[in-house]
Amino acid sequence: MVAQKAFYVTTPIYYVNDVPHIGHAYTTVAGDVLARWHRQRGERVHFLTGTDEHGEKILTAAAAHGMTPQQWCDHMVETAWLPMLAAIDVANDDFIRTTEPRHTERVQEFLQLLYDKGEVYKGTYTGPYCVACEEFKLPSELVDGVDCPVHGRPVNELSEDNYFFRLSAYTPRLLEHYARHPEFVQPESARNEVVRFVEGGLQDLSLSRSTFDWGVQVPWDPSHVVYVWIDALQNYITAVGWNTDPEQFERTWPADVHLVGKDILRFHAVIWPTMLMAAGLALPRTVFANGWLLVGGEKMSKTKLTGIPPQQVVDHFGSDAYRYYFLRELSYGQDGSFSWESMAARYTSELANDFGNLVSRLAAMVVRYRGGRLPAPVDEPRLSEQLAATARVADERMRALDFQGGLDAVFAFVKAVNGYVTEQQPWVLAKDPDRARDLDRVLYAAADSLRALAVLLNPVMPKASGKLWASLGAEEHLGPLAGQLVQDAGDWGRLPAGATVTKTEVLFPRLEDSRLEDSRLDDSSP
RNA sequence: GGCGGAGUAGCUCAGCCUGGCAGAGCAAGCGGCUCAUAAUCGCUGUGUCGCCGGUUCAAAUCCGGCCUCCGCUACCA
Repeated sequence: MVAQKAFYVTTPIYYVNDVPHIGHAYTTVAGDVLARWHRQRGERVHFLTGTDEHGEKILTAAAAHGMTPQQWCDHMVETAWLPMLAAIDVANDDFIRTTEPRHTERVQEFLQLLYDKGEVYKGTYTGPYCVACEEFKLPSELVDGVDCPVHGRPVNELSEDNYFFRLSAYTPRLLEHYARHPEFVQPESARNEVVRFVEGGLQDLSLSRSTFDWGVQVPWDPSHVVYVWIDALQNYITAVGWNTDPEQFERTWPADVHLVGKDILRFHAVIWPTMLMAAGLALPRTVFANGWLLVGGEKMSKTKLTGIPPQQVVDHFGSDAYRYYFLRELSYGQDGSFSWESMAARYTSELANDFGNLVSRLAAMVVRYRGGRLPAPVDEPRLSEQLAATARVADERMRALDFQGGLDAVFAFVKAVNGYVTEQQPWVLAKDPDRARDLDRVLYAAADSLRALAVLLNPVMPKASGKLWASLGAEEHLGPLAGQLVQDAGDWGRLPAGATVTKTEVLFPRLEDSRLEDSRLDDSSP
């Protein structure tokens, strides 16, 4: 029997010349939530993230800190990137570093394969070169199209021998693929940009460098190293056993979703698929580009002190709120704004007042009125019907990477449960012994609604959802929260009679403004 | 310059494809309630839908032009 194909989701591998900001963490959270959601659908899932560690900029950054490139990469991974994953509570299945032998060896094999197939030829790259910098410049970064941006003097045209990949030959096949698989590049705006670009025609791609040596050696010519992007893109297959573990590769590749920022869309939607075509491998199903994270209306920038470290936000609001906020506030695929004010507003209104407080009031009433023992299941169509619809919509939206739409639906249900409790007035029912059955019904309906909310919110807010699961005494009867299927979440009445409900710590304590101010002050410190 | 995205309530945005009384949340105001984290529930106001013109019985929506902001325009990642 063939093992079930895994749902394979990737983030970009992050370049370690610098520390993470909230934009990196945003993409990573999206991948983690998508992975957790599919795990809770009972699917086998493989969630990959990692770091990109080659290229000239790493050399420069390492030298500036008096380290070898490898020391620098190790240092950045240990002190910045792995801690970022921990801070935002990411449960990745693997973490690949492009300096690992499992990657570099496969990259050489991949290149040799392309070379043997005749997809690579030796040519000459001619471009603007600054003698003072001792490096090639990009035409787009030249001042007035002629001057080096660093030295302010004219650059020279210089040529070097490079190996080229026959990218241009794939133009028709790429266009055909876009046409036949409209889901290949998402959202639609990103797809349009890519299609337009390719329709304009492609040039062959220079895939080696000989002016520096921090990279994977070209197997047939040790004087060249592989262009860092060619190396980096392959992480998606080298990490899952390509050319070394056929069984793992078979059950994982192709990727279901490559999450990328729109700045690196072209590499993933144009270069990567042609490399795979050339090698005779299957293409990923979807490359999904998210937008810019704007701070103060501008793209984040370190020089403008808008490159906010995720840790700083997590320190104030916690990892659950971090994960919730970015997915709920932003429309995935579009540009969106981050501000402390809007995050504080959503935290207070939606997490503390609506959701957290609902948990508190229900637990308090079951404890006070029923000694913490949950009454017997009874249908309450007013909630059960909306719950079923909510679970259905949430599943559909989350799987389509419409995290905002999914959370919208779930929190509309939170509001409905709050309204139900308020209107049913269980505190009034509790004073009248003749209405004990009505009170039981209301308490049960609210509790089972919370049971479903714990399941549906677990992929997004695992810590709070775990506390809620414990508060409901659900694990004893239903098993661990992570094992609850989202497809079953909308089924009414799963929480059994007699479950032990206890008051727990407040899920989302109200935060004082003064703490917010402190946090903002930190933002401007070095 | 070329290509693409955006401009709607104080704020964040949906609606536009497929024309039919301008919407949601937040914030603000009023009322209710007391289980709960000063919380929850209900009610209430707000608009040159960027500008000009066209088509139409009817335009936020379709067409033409213009203004503003943003992104891409490839081998830095």
